[in-house]
Amino acid sequence: MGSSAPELSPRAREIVAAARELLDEEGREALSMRRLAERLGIRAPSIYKHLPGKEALESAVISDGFQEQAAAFEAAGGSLEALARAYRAFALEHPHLYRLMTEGPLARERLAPGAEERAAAPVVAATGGDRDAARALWAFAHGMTILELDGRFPPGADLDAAWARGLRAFYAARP
Amino acid sequence: MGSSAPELSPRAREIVAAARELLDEEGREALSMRRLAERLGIRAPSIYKHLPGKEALESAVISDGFQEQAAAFEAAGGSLEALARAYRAFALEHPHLYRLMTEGPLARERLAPGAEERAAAPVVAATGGDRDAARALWAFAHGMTILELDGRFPPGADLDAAWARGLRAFYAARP
DNA sequence: GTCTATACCCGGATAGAC
DNA sequence: GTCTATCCGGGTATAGAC
Repeated sequence: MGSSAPELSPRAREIVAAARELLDEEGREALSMRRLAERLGIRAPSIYKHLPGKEALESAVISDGFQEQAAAFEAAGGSLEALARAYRAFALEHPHLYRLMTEGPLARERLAPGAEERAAAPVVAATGGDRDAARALWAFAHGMTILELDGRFPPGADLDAAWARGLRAFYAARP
Repeated sequence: MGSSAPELSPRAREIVAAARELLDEEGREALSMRRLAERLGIRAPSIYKHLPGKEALESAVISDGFQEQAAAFEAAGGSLEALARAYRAFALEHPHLYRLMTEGPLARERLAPGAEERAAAPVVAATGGDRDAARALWAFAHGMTILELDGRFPPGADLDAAWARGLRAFYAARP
């Protein structure tokens, strides 16, 4: 039984918004309860009156991130190229958020219901409902994105070309 | 100029080996200087007489990991399927090591020279030297692997089928 | 209901004694 | 080569002031 995410009070929403700003501006390591409290003008333990702990805080930020990502996907249109461009652009615009959303296990019980599914739906749609293809495509897109964010590709690598090569592969192998 | 990785003393190699065991058995969070020292029967500060810090320790473990991975790839033969199977198998056998090797930026200056390149070479070879294809294939393989390790796919997902679907895509799109 | 101070345990790391 | 003592920063539980 997942005791799914409780509603957030207005004050909690303010705290989550501040956490998102802190994350965007200074990265995941800067997102500590003490630094967040400092930004809010309060002390760290006070945050626990509004949110049960750091995991709940992160889950709230992640839920918001999925909603944003879903909106970006939906605005991009249904083509494979447009979706891929939107995927990469979202991650490059919010690299710290993208990492928080994708690194490590996901505490699904704590997420806003439906947020993850809404972000995933356009990927499934782009593969014509083929779930194996959707998973492979998602893996390709995430791999390209996280390796780029982490600086894993060689300095001169033409990532546009690698993206195109991968997408071409998925087109060509359509049943 | 990267002050490339210094030679490790025999005692340092013992410490690195213990770190690898600790990582394999209990995961990345358990790999602390104190826990490692405990396993070695000494105090944490003593480790700093042999290795300059935790980053150097991790880099040494990662270098060993690349060598092991390269050996596994070379033993698998040159086909795309065999390489993919070896890639996935290595990660599933050593999930904590795989995460350490692939998550976040890589301190290349600290790595054993050539270790990363040796592990990458079979992937390039499998795509006939096409570097764009090699990068796309690597991204696909890493994406599939890390999403599986992190439990991101739905419970019933047929990952063998998704792997096959992705690999088929790369075959079909060969120029 | 909101925030505070205090305290505990964990982590990496350093200085200096033996 | 190893120790002890110590510092700083993290998450967080508790108790209490307003």
